[in-house]
Amino acid sequence: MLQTDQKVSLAVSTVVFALRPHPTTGRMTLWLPLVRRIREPYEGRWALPGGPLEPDEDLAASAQHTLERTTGLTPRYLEQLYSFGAVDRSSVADRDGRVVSIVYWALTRPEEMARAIDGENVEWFVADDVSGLAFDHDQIVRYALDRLRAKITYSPIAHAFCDDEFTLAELREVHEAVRGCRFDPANFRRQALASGWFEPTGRSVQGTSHRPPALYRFRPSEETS
Amino acid sequence: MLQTDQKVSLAVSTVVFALRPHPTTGRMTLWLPLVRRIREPYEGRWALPGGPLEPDEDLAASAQHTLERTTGLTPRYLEQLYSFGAVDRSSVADRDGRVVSIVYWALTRPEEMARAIDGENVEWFVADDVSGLAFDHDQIVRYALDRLRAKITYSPIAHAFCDDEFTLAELREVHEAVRGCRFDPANFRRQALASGWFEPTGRSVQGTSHRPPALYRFRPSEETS
DNA sequence: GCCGCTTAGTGTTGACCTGACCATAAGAGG
DNA sequence: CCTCTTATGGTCAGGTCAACACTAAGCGGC
Repeated sequence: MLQTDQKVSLAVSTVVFALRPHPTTGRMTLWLPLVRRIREPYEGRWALPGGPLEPDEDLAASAQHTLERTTGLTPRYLEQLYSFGAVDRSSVADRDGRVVSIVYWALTRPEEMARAIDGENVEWFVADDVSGLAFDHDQIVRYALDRLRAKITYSPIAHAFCDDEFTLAELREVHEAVRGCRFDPANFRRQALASGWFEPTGRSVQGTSHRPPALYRFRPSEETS
Repeated sequence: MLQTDQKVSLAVSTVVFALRPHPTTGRMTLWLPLVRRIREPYEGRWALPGGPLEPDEDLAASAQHTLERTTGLTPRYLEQLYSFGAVDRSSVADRDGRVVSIVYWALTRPEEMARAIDGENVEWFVADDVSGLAFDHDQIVRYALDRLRAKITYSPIAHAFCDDEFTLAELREVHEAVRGCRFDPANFRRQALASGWFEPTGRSVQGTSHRPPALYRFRPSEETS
């Protein structure tokens, strides 16, 4: 247990969002998975899934692998959120050394939620209601929510919550759940199509008790990276 | 030189922007300061100012102090940019251990440029022309430029390049330099004032050979953080 | 088959924003 | 007084957006 000088150590954590109906209101809402801490500091509290950065893994790969290992999730969208490194963030007075966290945020489809429940130590919570988390994770969740709500307005990420083919009504429901307000179906459709991010598949949904909605898919951008 | 296991170490670097006339065209352009590396890897190459994260400093404070120490600069605006941590970013085959950099970006006024030139090992370069930097710093500079050019369109950061009191023509010149295009003075004025970010000081500039322009100041936002 | 219900999708309209451009204001210098 | 310069205000055509009326196309009941 050779301890060098008070070195800073690096962890990678991820805020994963999925959409599910709210337990009381029934309206679509953002949920996120948390894992229970099984050691000090903050033993027994809920925290974001994460772990130390492995020396041979890139940052995003580390987020992905840690997430897979601790929650079983493999999200469709993953992006760096922010790095948190306040001196006292691990706990006000601790001698475990200082931890800097590079935090990612991710989006996943609701099917993943079922697969992810891993017994006692992983649980999903309504994103807007979480509080009392370990470390500064309350603040991180808030920050991730703000980023998601901002980014959905100018980028096509909403489709990461949907299946490969989706109706515009489904896409609109994602926006409504994330932004917390309703959108006019007609206007939403116009803007979604005008953005050029989506294209019709030619298929449509059968068996509805009304006019069958057309199916769309995300159109990968033309960028030649 | 007791080397523990292949631990990852943490550095903080900063991309600092200032505006100065372009050496050949004379048009206002973005510049940034670089420091020459005085050890391997990349000895002799230019690199972003930065240094290891001190265990008792917050991330932003570390950026600020390292910047002050290496270049003498104390920017007016400082914000986290991104964290870079590819496994091979230090150099493809090195045994100095892996370095993860948390990079900040900063804006400063042109007066600072004069104060900052520190002899041989600090020099300012035209931001769009830098290349051949150490590590992945070319890519980081590009990323910072993109962020600056995006953010200036929806936030009042342009004022960080100006004095405390400035004319709308000066503010417009900042936008033109950063975005690389011209703006109609009348339209720019309307939008700047409609944004609510700026307010007239009541004073104006005397001694111009034309109608004296009014002076404005940045109006700190009402947010009760 | 016809009616009523539901959601899909189209059209219209007025408020607002934007960019291009014209006009006037207010200084300096001849 | 005339000219030149930039500041600042006005106008107008085109585009975007939200509200809302309307048509399309499925279902089930009768």
